This record gives sequence, structure tokens and C-alpha cells, in this order.
Amino acid sequence: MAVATRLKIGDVAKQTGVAVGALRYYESLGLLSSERGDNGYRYYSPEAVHQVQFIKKAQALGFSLDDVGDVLNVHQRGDVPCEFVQSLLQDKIQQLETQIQQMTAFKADLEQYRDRWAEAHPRPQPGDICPLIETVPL
Amino acid sequence: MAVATRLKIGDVAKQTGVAVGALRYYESLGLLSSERGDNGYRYYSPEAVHQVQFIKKAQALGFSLDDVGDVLNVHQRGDVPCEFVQSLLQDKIQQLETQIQQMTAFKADLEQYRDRWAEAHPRPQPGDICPLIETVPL
DNA sequence: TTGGACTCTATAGTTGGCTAGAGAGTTTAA
DNA sequence: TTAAACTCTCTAGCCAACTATAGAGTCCAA
Repeated sequence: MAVATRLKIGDVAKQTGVAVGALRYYESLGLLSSERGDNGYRYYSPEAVHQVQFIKKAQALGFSLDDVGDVLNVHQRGDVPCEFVQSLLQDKIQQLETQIQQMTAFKADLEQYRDRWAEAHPRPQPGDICPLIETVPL
Repeated sequence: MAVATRLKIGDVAKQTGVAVGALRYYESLGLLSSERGDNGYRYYSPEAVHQVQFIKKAQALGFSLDDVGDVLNVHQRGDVPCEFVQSLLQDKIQQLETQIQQMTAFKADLEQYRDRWAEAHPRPQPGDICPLIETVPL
């Protein structure tokens, strides 16, 4: 009993759906830490699961592991001023803002294209051309 | 005179900011086409510039060149029904929609974290800890 | 006409984010 | 106690999307 919360790498892998190899890779990048047992095994706390989920989430949104590292590694106290955390987060938020705007605009482009095209081809005839490239919206 | 609109690969590169090598790479993937002169040089029409810009735009939003190809290559008429164009576009639009939603949610997460953190550290003391990892929002 | 800028093909190398072994030790359930 | 399952390190390989380099031909302006 006692330490009910020592997860082995396989446990973390199962709970997160992330491969064992990937977890070791994250560790090599300093994104994830573990304690080593006498056997040399990595042991994780339950928070590690959350951390991995955070990594996956950020990654799914286009952040590189390096980006994630920028945010996460700041937990090394002392030499790094706390304001730096703020500005990092602010940067990431701003990046998201910009990307969301671009995506929204691009989506509108595609929708406009879809509708314009549908107008021109209300009932596509057999043998009809689909002049996609020439009319691609910009 | 006559053919005022025959761009060489370097011209396209300059106008789009995309490297010559990348343009040749796009061609190898079937995303971009050119005519060959007697000298073996590639010659492009001005629309090629727009096409490259479209590729870059889609790419910046997280679409792979393969995705872009799915959309662009459909211009090969005949065997591909026009409905396919529609469903491709619809897929891409749906993808964007989903991604925009996720990003918006994630941005809210980060903002909440930023604000929560700022509350707890109204005036960071020298030597203060920045317990980023432990409190990362999910 | 010549030399610098441009183009060609082909091959190799790079970065990011992993996966896939090999070979060896460890844990655990029957 | 033993065999399957798990873990370790290390090295190699893979995919995407390029970039870089070599060796050779082409264009064009002075």
C-alpha cells in the first residue's frame, strides 16, 4: 500500500493512449518527468497523466513540442522571472487568436467557393468539367 | 512580345516567396503544373502564382500537401464525379469548423489559467515559485 | 562573347515526432 | 519457479516537407 499512486510507464500509456516510446521521447525533451525505482523503472504520479493530456491537446492545435516546452519548462523557478510565464501564455493566446481568425476567414473562402460552384453546376451533367483549379478562391 | 505571361520558376518564387526547390517539389506531388520550353525550363502562367498562394494558405492552416492535393487534383475531369468536389470541400469546411471550436476552447483554458495565476501572484515576490506544471489547466 | 545569373536533374541531408527492433534485466501471476 | 509480460538503453528507420549540393546546360546584358 502506502504509495498507491506510482504509475509505471505502461499505465500512463494506457490511461493516455500515448505510446510508451512517445512518453520516453517526451522525457528526453524535458516535457515529462519521472522518478526512477531501484530497478531503473520510471514511476509517474497521477498528474503525469494530466500533463500528457495537456501536451496532446496543445499538439493537436498545432503547437510544437518545443512550444509546449516553452510553457512547461518555465516551472524551473529561480532564474526565470514569473513575468516570463505571463508573457509566454500571452504569446500563445495571441497565436491562437490569430490562427482562429485566419481559419474563420479561410473557411468563409471555401464556403463561398462551394456555393458559387454549386450555383454554376446546379445539376452536374455527365461529362461536365470541374474547373476547380482555375477558380480557386483567394 | 506575344506570350507576355510566361513566368520562369524564379519569377514565381519571387512573387510568392516560396523557394524554387519547393515549387519543383509541389510539381512532383502534382500540385502545380508547368509547360516545358525547348530548353527544358519550366514556364508558368500567372495563375500559378495564385495557386501557390492558395497552397500556402491552406498549409498555414494545418492542411497537409496531401489534403491540398485532394482538393486540387479533382480538376481531373471525367471519371471523378462533381459531387466529389462538393463532399471534399464540405469535409474541409467541417474540419476547419471543428478545429476552430477546439482552438477557441483551448484559448479559453489558457486565458483562465493566466488569470487564475495572476490572481495568486499579484506581485511576484523574488524567489517565488511558478508552479506551472502542477496547475496546468485541462 | 563572355561571365554571372539562372535553370535542369539527381541525390543526399534536415527537422520533428515519433515507431521498431535488439539484447538484457525485472515483475508478476499461476 | 517459471514463463509471459513488462521495462530498460541504444540504435535505426520512417514520414512530411523541404533544403542543399553537385555537375551540367542556358540565358542575357554589357
